[in-house]
Amino acid sequence: MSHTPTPTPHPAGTSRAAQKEQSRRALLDAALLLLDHQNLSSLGVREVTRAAGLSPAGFYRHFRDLDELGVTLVTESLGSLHLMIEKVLAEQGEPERLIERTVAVIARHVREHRAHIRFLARERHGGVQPVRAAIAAEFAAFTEQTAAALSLQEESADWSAADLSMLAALYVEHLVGTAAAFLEAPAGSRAAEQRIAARARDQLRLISIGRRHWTSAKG
Amino acid sequence: MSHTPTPTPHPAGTSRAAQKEQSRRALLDAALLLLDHQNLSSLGVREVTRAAGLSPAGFYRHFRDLDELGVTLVTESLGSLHLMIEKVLAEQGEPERLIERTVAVIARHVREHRAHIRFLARERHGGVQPVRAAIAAEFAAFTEQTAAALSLQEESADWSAADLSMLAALYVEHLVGTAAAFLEAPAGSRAAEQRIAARARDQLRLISIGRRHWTSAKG
DNA sequence: TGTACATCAGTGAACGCGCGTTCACTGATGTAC
DNA sequence: TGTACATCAGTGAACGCGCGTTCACTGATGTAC
Repeated sequence: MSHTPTPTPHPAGTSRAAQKEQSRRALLDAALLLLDHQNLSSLGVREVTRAAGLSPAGFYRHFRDLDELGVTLVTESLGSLHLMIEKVLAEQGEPERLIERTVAVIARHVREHRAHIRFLARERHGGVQPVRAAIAAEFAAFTEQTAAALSLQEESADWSAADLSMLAALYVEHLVGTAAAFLEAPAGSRAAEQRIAARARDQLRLISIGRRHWTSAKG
Repeated sequence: MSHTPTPTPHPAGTSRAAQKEQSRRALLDAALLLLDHQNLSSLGVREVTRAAGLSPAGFYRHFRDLDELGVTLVTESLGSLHLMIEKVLAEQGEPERLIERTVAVIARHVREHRAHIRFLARERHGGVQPVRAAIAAEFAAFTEQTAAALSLQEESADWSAADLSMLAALYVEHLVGTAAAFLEAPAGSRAAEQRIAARARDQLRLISIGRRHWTSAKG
């Protein structure tokens, strides 16, 4: 509203590098916010700078173009998801307790990193091919990581590598589907969240039962 | 390339209604083709009419705006998917044969209706809220339809409605995930297709085993 | 500590461009007699 | 069958608009002495 003839865009006292980083984050955060309601390919430079409080030209001090900003968001989102998966895989205890913790971790992650998860859900199948490929590659890595974790459990003693990978893929896909379901739940509806969580737990229980009987049923 | 001073846009002999329908289909087909590489919200009126061989203004003889065309595509795509699910549910026979047929039907459907499936995969999480809601509602209906089909099988004799619904949701989600995997397979690579199919069958087998032991493990 | 110069994040104006949409029109198709 | 009129799918030109990107600039921050 007020026009400042002498531009003082950043609080004095901070270093130039810190000021630049602050603007960069403002751009990334503004983009993530906008991407709650639209997809990367319909995002505009002017739109992002407007939301971040920069002039359009300022954008180019930080990114070559929107694709470069997109790559950064993909990397950050996958990184945050990776932390979540590591948290899930680190859980210890009896199966039932493990299932409860897994679903709780997913629910919490979606609540706390909603923008990242929404972005990944959107771009996983909705994005341009390079973005889709980057996400698919990371999901494949998650699957192999999960398979490695499963192979350490005694229930998997006589499982082949292929079967472990198959099971890990089922788990990862279920995790992703559950996260997406939490995402679509009416914002803040604990009732809806609990319905989704209960169903996800039952599905994990059923898969666990299948797992327990897999080798005997197969052999 | 050649400029026709006297416009004869349609082959003579067809009725006016048929000519109009032909243009409408050209618009829808052109849009679906373009949507293989981009999403609905970044599609343009001029882009679609250009690809369909109409003038930009011609678009408005058929649709109020692109959203209206989008609704039509959602309806058509879901309709085609519905036919596939009915084909899957209509399969009869022993479990192993059923699993094979299910995966084969999915693979075939993706091959023959790639544009529809790609569109749904894109818009399911990538679209604007009304489109997402429409797809989610239809998927919920598929789940209930699947639950109803499952309830008729003798294996489900002592299953509660909630458990049937939970299992049906797992099946539908797996079906959707499998279709998406086929979609991302390198175009025409039979080897990749067969790897995906083999994994999907194993996952269905594991779920089947879990299903068989569900009530006894639970009770 | 003070001074002179270098750096560079951010600016405002300008550009050319393709967009969605409207409009009055044209001429083939359809209909009434 | 022939004729006069109505319908309406499709057109080409025009509009105003917001876009991405460039440019020479400004002035606070950083550095050398």
